Amino acid sequence: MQDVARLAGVSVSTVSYVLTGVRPVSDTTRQRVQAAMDTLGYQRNALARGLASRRSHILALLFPAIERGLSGTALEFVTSAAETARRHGYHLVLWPTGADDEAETRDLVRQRLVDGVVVMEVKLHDPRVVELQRGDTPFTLIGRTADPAGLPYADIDFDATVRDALDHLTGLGHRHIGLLSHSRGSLQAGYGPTVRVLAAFEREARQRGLLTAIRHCDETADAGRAAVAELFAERPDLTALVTLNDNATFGAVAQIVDGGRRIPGDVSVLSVVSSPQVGALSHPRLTTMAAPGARLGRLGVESLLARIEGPPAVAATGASTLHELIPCRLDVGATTGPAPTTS
Amino acid sequence: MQDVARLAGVSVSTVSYVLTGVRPVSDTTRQRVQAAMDTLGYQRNALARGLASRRSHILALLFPAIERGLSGTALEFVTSAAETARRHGYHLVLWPTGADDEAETRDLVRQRLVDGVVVMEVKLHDPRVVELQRGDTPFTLIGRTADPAGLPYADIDFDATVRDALDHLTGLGHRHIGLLSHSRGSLQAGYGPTVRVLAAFEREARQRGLLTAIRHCDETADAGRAAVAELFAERPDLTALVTLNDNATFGAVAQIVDGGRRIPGDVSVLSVVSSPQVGALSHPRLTTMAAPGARLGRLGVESLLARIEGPPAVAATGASTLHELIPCRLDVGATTGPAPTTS
DNA sequence: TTGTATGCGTTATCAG
DNA sequence: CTGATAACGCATACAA
Repeated sequence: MQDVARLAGVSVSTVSYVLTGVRPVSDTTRQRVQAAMDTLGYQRNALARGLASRRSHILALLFPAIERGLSGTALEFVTSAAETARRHGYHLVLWPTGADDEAETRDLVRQRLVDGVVVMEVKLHDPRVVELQRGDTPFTLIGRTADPAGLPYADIDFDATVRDALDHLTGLGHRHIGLLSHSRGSLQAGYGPTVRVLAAFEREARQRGLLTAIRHCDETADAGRAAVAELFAERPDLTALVTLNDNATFGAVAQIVDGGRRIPGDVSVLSVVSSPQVGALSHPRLTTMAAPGARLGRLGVESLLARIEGPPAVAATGASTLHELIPCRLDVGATTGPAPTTS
Repeated sequence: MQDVARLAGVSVSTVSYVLTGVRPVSDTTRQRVQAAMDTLGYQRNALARGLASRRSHILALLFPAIERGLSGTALEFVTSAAETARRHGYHLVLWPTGADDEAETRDLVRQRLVDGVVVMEVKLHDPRVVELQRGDTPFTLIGRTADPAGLPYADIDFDATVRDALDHLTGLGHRHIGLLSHSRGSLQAGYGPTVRVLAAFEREARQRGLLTAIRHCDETADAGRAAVAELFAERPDLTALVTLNDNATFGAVAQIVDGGRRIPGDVSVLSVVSSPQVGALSHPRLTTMAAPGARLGRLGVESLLARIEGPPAVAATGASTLHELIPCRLDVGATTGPAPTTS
């Protein structure tokens, strides 16, 4: 910066001010400074800037390492978050949290390296969120805790998603509908999608008077096969299956076919919180409801930036706190069709 | 840090020295300082530390945004890289590079925010690499340029992978083998996997006197179907297919079956640079060769750290420059079997 | 073995 | 509209 100042014949503070723009600078000097910066290829030192301004322009993305192997939509989310951050002049650091989520979260914010935190894969009772609430670092959740009233979050609208899914199926005449969900472990761990889809499914099915059967299973095709076998053993009259588990879905489809049932002639399959790309891997192409990964990534980062850069009042009062619920979008493939006439 | 020093009854520099360990501190004072840090929950300010020491403890991960939609192994790679960095006390910032790779790379290193750069999805002639060579920021490549002699890289050993793939197939008696690759565009863009697998396949096939047919296609199941149809139109006597394109592979399998051929009775399918997890989505389960995503992530970061923290001689001479090639690992599924006897 | 003092490259306050 | 200059929080050379 000194070099730039010298070359432009001004003081360092003037250079700083043309960069920050917080105080008026005459056009002529501004141009001289700009020219000097261009010829020198000058870029502000990010560390010094952060130290002096108490703003690092770095955000952290907290995500649980390894568990459930992070799906494809997770990658879409991460990419979208990184791009959004960058578009606003911010960096995004990836912060895998392991077993001891709480301590790791605390250490992260105390380093004062990041201006804000985006928390992925939030659980109903998430120690990371508890820890963040204690500190003064702004954060937003992707997903929600059990009681997210005062917290800014963006999440999938599981209620609407399940409603839309059942609308699609009942519209085709189905009345006996199964649910193939994530593992029972994820349910007990308070993993949002598992818990909320289950609750919504049970509620909606009751309201509509549907007959249902529910199975939880691990994230593998083999587990999906086994679960579906049990499902049809329990309720052979199922004509449709809603799945919440990409890997298991493929096993489920195979098992249904192997069991002598035709898709969608005898059984319809609808994979929710998935994506058309994944659906296209199946043959026939799966009917899916796409998780809004990219949209959540963008929303999460933008609302976080609003809290960081907005007037202090916003951060303090929590006014305009983001509460965004986005449903999955239905993409009708070839695995859902009219219910068989039971005549 | 002042608070810690006051509480421990020492000077700030002493606190700093117990943290850095670059000069001996008596056991008693060290313990007093430790105790003070514990009770205060002290963590060093990352920005100040970086500014003073000229070391940010931050690495950048350069990856091309959106193109090819980043596969599942890419996520495995990113996660592994982030975890490795963290285990060594480093942060990893995600840096999506768009159209203007070169300028973005230059701006990044000039900010002096990062101590080193990991470059993903390196192309044969990669402007990002050219730019990095001009600067003095250490970097490692995941993938390689056309002439990577002096550059540190970790990459898939495509030669060995293709060799192992053909060994597996010829061992089963196959002599007529097709290749379903990435898009022609990726070939022209100099995308490493596309270029190197193609070269290895042609060379190995010639050496073994195999009859081949080759198709490039986009990363969709539909494109895979179309390409396979052409493949068999051109050479109906194919008994095996090597695929380098996860999405297209699923279309390929469907097309083969629809075409009245049985897998693996009539045609064997082997998906390379893939993963058993993806293979398990297919029914019957695909024989795959797994890309070493996690291993590459770890290697890339660790070799970068060696250059950053190692003696200056290492960085200067390029001694012990990483040149690591890792083959994909064969996982035999149910889509490869003995070649049909042509009697 | 420990303390003092300077500098890292900006931002921001205080003058002019 | 512009220029000095004191923080920012730590690392490190220099003293003791």
